[in-house]
Amino acid sequence: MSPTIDPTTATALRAAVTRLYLSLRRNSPSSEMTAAHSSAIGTLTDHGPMRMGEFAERESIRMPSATALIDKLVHEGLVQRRPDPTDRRAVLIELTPDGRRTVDELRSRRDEVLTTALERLEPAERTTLEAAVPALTALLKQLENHDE
Amino acid sequence: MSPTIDPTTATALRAAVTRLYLSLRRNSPSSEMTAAHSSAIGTLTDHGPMRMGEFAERESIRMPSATALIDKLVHEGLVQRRPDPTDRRAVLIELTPDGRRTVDELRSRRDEVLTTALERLEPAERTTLEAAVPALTALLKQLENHDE
DNA sequence: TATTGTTATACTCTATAACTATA
DNA sequence: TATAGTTATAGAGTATAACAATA
Repeated sequence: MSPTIDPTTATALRAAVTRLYLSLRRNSPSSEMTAAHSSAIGTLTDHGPMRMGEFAERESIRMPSATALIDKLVHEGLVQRRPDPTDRRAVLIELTPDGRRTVDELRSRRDEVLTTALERLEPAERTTLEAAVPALTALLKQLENHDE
Repeated sequence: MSPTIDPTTATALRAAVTRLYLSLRRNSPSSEMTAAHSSAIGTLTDHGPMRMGEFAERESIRMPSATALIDKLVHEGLVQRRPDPTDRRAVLIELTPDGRRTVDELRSRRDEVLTTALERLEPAERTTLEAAVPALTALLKQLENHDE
């Protein structure tokens, strides 16, 4: 009844997650959109208008990198800056309607690939995966506590 | 009994895998080693001496990028080139003893973080995750068939 | 001719350091 | 002074195009 983990589980789980992630990225027809760009507009979708500093932190990049990245997205018409009414040093960045549309398309295309793959599994495997999602989320939470 | 998938499963699974992967990367003390470098020596460990072209394909990069990457690892003493005895145009690349040692250290440190996180889960969650590994692998296989 | 690998060059994403404007 | 953001500049990792050596 010890909490000891078979090290093989950690190794196998890491390998599976890593390869799944890379494969999902490869299979995501996010053509005409780099990884940094699609991650950025995804973050802006999920966490609403935010300041440049918060955006940089969420994307795990530095402010100058964030400025440059946002500049490009603004140039593509997907993102807009506006002044923060509470602090004239700051800017708020947010998606344009075009940006929102792009995120929606991107996500539905990605999930399509994954849904097709899920449909090709054995029913028992699908059930196992559905059951695993909360456990994966719990594991993630443990890892992120360790971040701090 | 239809094979229809709740689209929420695909979305939730993708989110979980993506965030887990990113978190694992952040928590991997692969300091003094870039992601490209550690991936490269991992591939060389798992699939033995190989030609430059095979290496490029496994890493999903082009040959000139592979040449540059291997050049750096050779310079760091982790990898060595030798002529392919069966084809004088080709080279075989392989880990040096130093490279093998580096991979071993890297992997054990990475798994340490994940093992600790797993130990902090509820026993039922751990069991669920252990059970999910084969299903994740099966899912990966489906995705990779779709690659072709 | 076709294939394996390298060299030359350029683009994207990231960083640190120095600067501007505002708090 | 301290903070929010930008500009200047550099390094890592990738690509395409053109080349050399060998099959």
